[in-house]
Amino acid sequence: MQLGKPRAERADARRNRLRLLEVAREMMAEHGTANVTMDSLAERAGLGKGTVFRRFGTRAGIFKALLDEEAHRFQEQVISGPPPLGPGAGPVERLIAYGRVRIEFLIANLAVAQAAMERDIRAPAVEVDMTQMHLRMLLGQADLDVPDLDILATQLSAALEGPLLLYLASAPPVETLDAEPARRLADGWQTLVERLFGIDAPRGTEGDAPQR
Amino acid sequence: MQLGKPRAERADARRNRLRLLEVAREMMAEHGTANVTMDSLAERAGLGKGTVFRRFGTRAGIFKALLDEEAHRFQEQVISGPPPLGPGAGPVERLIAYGRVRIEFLIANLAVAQAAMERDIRAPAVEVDMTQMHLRMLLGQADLDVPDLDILATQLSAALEGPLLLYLASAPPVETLDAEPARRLADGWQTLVERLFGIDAPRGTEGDAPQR
DNA sequence: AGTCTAAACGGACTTTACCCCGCTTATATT
DNA sequence: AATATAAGCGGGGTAAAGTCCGTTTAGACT
Repeated sequence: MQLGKPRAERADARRNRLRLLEVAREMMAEHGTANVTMDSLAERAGLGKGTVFRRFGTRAGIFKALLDEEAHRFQEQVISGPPPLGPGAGPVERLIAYGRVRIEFLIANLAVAQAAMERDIRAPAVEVDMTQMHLRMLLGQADLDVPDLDILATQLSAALEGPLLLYLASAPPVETLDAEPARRLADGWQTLVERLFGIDAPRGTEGDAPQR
Repeated sequence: MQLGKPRAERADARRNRLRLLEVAREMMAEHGTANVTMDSLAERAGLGKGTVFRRFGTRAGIFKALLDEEAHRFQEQVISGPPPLGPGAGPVERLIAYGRVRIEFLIANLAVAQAAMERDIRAPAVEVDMTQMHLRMLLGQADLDVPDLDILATQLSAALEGPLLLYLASAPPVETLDAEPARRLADGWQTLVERLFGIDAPRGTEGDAPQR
């Protein structure tokens, strides 16, 4: 079948892509995601509108790209960082850790994450795939007596990301978010996972939760 | 603080609202949700575009309204129908039943549900409130040793609705969906809830699931 | 029946994402 | 260096959502 190599990104293309991301960040910093329109972005970057679309395909694509840059660091931690997030800890512990950090990450980048979903819900959206695959892997490692692990992974990833991206992100186009809902969500996630695995609330004795 | 009654809907307003919904249904039946544009809808209904927006506020609003009509029947079943969906059964049983029926409902109306979310994620979306509140209530009735029931309800409703509305609804703007994912999702939901409540899989004896 | 007013109506206007396609250019090959 | 060509570029064009505001009308009250 042999499909030839993707023929590396051309130098000008790369330059423009980076410039556009840079300018997008600037514009966001100034007036939030809302005012980053394709026209204004192109103009301010000194490029044609067509170029913007060629580079990112869609408006949401820009924010996805922005998010990916961040997500990449995070992903490295997960793959080869120290436990409990990285390998080394038990799967349940890693599940919990993953969720907590992911929630933190999403909250820190809420505006971008929202913008990355806006319009066309469909499409893998915000790195959901990554979460789903990782959960699936950890669920496989923990030996859980559940018939359909794929579905469970899907449901859990929805439980993890959904509240932030959908429910919690209501009303005004959120730009920032304080720490309390973050803690509630993270604790909720932990409880959910623990109960799923039949761990009955390590409450009281353990000095488990000053958590910050 | 007496805020006067909302001053019932005017006759012409009601007539036009119903007509628009009717026409929208027709157009959907012919070419799917995609071709229901505000302009064409208005024109075909013989009304001005302004009227359409006045009645529904936004494109998604039309589909929400369409969904509500259906959801209303469903809601009645939940509130005063026979168990296990309606009152009379235990809370865990009702949780499971609710999820199963809700999944069925969403799959049956997937295209509309998707359209009801498209653009501006924010806003309570697709009757999520109803699901969330109902789950919250049932969780309260089951005495579950969990600190934050609100969060749990949110997470569960995401786990219930999310997969359908987001992940599963990928690729081509879905118009219909076959029965298999429905069963997997429903079974997955049941398993999830059972494990949450520490019920260890009523497998084997019960004629519950030839599972394919 | 006549009057009044909040509500509804209509459609031109604005904004924005996204498409198209002729022109330009980086880069591999000779 | 010259050439070929796939990739990139630009910006005018289209479609669709959503806004505005002057005009019309239902229906309450007299």
